[in-house]
Amino acid sequence: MSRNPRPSILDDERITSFGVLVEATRRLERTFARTLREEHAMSLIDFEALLRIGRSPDRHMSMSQLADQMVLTSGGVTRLVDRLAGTGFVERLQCPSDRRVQWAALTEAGLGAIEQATATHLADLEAHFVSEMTPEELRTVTGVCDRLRKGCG
Amino acid sequence: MSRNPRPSILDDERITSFGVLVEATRRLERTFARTLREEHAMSLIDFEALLRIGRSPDRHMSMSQLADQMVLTSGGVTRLVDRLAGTGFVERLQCPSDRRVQWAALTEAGLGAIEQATATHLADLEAHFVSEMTPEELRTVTGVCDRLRKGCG
DNA sequence: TAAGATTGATAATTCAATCTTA
DNA sequence: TAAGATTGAATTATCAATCTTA
Repeated sequence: MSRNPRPSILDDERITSFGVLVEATRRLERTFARTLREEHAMSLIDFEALLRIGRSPDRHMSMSQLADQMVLTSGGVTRLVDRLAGTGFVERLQCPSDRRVQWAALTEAGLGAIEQATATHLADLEAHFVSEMTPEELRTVTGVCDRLRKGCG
Repeated sequence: MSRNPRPSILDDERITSFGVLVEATRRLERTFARTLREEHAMSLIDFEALLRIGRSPDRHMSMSQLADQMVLTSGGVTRLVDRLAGTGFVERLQCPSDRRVQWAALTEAGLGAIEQATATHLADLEAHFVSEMTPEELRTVTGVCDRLRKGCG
């Protein structure tokens, strides 16, 4: 057998690093999605949207803001909010100062649902995310990712 | 205005940390996808699949292995390989030792395509990923993500 | 003109069921 | 029985075009 296979551009370690980041994120999302679906009959995307709306001032935000935070297209968010409105967890409100803008606002039912689901999700985060690293590593990862999300446009 | 709004479970910093990780990954993927689509008429998922096959011994792997590495279902990979076979970049081969197993094998055309696209992708990785952190931070992020992907099932 | 939101057409994925081979 | 792969039905996203308001 060959001890020195031809080196290939495909084996660059920067590709490996990014690949590991992507794979870790996908596996965590798959794990968290399964938990939320089984215990709260809620998809991870719906959960994330409710959470982001619930963390906003006055528990509402514009469709555009939600699209930006979730890294979705405007069309994607229109349908996401359609679904959430269908469950009664979100309602659309007109922005009083700009009639082009629609707000996605959390309802009381939505707030209750997201608070319950979040308790479950925190247990998952502790078990599969936080417990895998030291506090120092968590600070580093969070800081780096904060820079990454701002550095790509 | 209130200086002490009621603390909410929604504001837990572990949720923020994971949210930043997810957002960074999605934004990078969106950026890299745009480049590959514009410069190589190739989707990021197709690129990733070709890359993973091309990095495997003998440039082939089973459908199951590919599904596991890409965090896709078996059905998802069946159709992904359908698409890649349609472009001529991949061909299906029977595994000689187990007739249940199909290999997805890179063709010569596929190898050429992925090597060209990878050169472009490396420039993107350097500009938006590697350059945003120190070598020490990159080691930490990669090491942590390597643990994360193994620690969630 | 541009920004925000929506819609129709299309693409890609999951889930559950099925088929083949071990 | 179980593992690997495929398929039909349903879901969810994108893209490009359109509509409304600034």
